Amino acid sequence: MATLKEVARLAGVHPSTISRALRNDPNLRISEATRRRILQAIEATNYHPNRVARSLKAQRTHLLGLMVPDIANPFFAVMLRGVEDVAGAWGFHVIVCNTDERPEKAEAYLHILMGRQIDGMLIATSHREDPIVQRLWREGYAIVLVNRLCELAQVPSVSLDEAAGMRLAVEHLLDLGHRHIAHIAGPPQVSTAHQRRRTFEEVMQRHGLLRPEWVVQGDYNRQAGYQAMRQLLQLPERPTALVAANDLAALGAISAAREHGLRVPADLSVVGYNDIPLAAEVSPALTTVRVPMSQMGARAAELLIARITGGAGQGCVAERVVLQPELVVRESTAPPAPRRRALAVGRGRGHGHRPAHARLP
Amino acid sequence: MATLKEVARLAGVHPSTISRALRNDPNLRISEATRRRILQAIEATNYHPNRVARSLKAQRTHLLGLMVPDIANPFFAVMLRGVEDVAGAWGFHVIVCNTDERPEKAEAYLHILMGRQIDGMLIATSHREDPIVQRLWREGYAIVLVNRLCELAQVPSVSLDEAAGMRLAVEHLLDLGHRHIAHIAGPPQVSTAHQRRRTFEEVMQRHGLLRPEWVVQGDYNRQAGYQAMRQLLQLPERPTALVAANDLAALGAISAAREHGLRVPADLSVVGYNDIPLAAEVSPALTTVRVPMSQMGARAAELLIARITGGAGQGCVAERVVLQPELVVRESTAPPAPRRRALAVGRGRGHGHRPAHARLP
DNA sequence: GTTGCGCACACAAACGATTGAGTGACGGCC
DNA sequence: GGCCGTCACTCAATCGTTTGTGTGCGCAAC
Repeated sequence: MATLKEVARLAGVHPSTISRALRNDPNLRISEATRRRILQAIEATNYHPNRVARSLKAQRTHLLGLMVPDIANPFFAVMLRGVEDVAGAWGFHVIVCNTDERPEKAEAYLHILMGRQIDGMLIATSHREDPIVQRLWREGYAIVLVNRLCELAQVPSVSLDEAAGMRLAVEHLLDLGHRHIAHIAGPPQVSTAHQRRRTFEEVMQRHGLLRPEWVVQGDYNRQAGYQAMRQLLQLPERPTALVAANDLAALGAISAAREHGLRVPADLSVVGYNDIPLAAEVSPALTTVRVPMSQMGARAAELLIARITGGAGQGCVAERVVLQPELVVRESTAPPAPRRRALAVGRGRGHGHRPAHARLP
Repeated sequence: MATLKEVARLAGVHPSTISRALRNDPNLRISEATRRRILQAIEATNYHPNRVARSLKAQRTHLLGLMVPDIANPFFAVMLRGVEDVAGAWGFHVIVCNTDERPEKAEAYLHILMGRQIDGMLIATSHREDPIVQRLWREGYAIVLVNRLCELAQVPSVSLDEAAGMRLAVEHLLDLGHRHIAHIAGPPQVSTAHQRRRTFEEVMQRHGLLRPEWVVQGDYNRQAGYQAMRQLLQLPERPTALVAANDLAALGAISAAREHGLRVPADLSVVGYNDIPLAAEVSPALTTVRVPMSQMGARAAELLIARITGGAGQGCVAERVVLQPELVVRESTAPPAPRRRALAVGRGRGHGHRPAHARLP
């Protein structure tokens, strides 16, 4: 690929002149004649500025990092798409890091990316008390948290109004007439799961309906939902409705309920969270709280880029954007069965019509 | 961040000494004493080599491009994960480009990435006659095609044995007893779709079962599958089984069939292609040809990195890896209904039990 | 006729690391 | 004792751009 020097020789000018011509340097006027010669030479050599050299000089790589648990998870893939679109429009590019929820992987990636002189970092892996996030923020790196918040530092972030989301879910079930509602909670060290659980407990408490044994610890995956549901089903009295930590946990819970002979939504209403693409396709289609993943990524990228390119003006305030969720009502929720005081249903009443769902994930 | 010069001053040696110490330069032996001083100074300043500067000097950025239609599509997200894992292990990083199947976006990205001096490119967007791929290859860029092949040039690639995949699908249906099999084809300009269609026609021809009107043009998305199925249902005689271009098209086809009052698999068996995560979760769970997406990405990354780092030894041969597919039998296929010569089923016989599926995607 | 001042460019020093080519000092050998 | 060779480094050029500081030239003013 041609360099500035060669183009300069061809155009009969000094390299610096071309550089200034290209970026329209205000304190240097260039005659029409040389400008034309320069453009011709650039055309002839198919010159494109070497961004590595430019980065070295300008101390700006236009490279962003995006830290996610696993990019194969559609939730984060859609987020990446949002990030990519905004970044690309601003001349930035994104390097993805999969941490698999392991702090040591995050730490390792961090050093590598710092060595690469990235301009900023989007973090979607934060824990509520994440020492890495805290350290980065204290050391003055440009970071923006996405979706998951960190309680140790007032870091700029784009997140969801989780309280509103959980209220939508619970109130939907209350409106349907449910009074016996359970919650399968997500990982407690993650802010989203924590807030969802706390809000669930608050709202239920306020209505005098909270039953501590109906809030069980789960995780953000299918298997955990399955296990948690089995736990719920062993209780003497069982709920008529359930809010799961996320859609995958909801699917696992539905599997367990079906194995136990329960029909969804006739015997058990289930509300998911996130509205992943799968949610609309399973049977019954999941009623769920929609999280605008793509928009979240896009807004976060905007925030980060503004922080990087923007002057010192707003550099000190940690902007925190909160997006609003939306309830998507589908088929997995219905009014409770007329027989109040639902008793534990006997086992072996059949497997429902979809044996495949009985498989463990 | 500390630079080599500062570390050198602290350690009392010349910067170049540190550089050589770090990369164990063979033609320079370093005394234990200075080595210790150097390591201490590095520790003290928390020095990490600036990869931008190194890239400029070494003419190697350790950056790879990955061109996909849309990273939000789980197929490509999983592929990216495979790429990322291998790349990371070799000290490479990946920049993702979403082309949305638009050549002008691909072209634009290309120039940007060339300016960034990326070391190589993974291309998952190739068309059968892709001028961009041809040009890149002719100009000597390090590229590897993933999944989709280009017929204009003998480019290194990692792809699937599509013929084997389609044979698995058709023979599975034949084994079940089907003789009336249709195919919804994918975009003809894409090699995978083209090969699937050609193999379908060959195999059916060989068995004397090919009916040209039962091979309809579709696309790799749900809506196209829906439309194509409606087309099939308007024919005087309808097939008892169907192989779709991919899983999404299969889902669309199932929707259309259901609207028409057909049950899957009782009245119509459907085989998908790809085995996306959704395939196992829908109802009925899709019988489908599994494409090892993650492995595909991983192998492609290995090939590309070998080509970049490897010497000129194997630089000239275009290695072409072909992976084998696997048939995953689930619930969407069954023997044909006993009544031979199936006639068009009357409309309005009900919508099946899942109205949601009737929605267009 | 010298000074002053724009104009339109050239020069050269960075940015931070790598690397081929030195360069003193020391030791061994004849 | 002079010479060569090794050891353990240092020097300086280089990668391709950017940018602050010249610099010659023409023109106008006094």
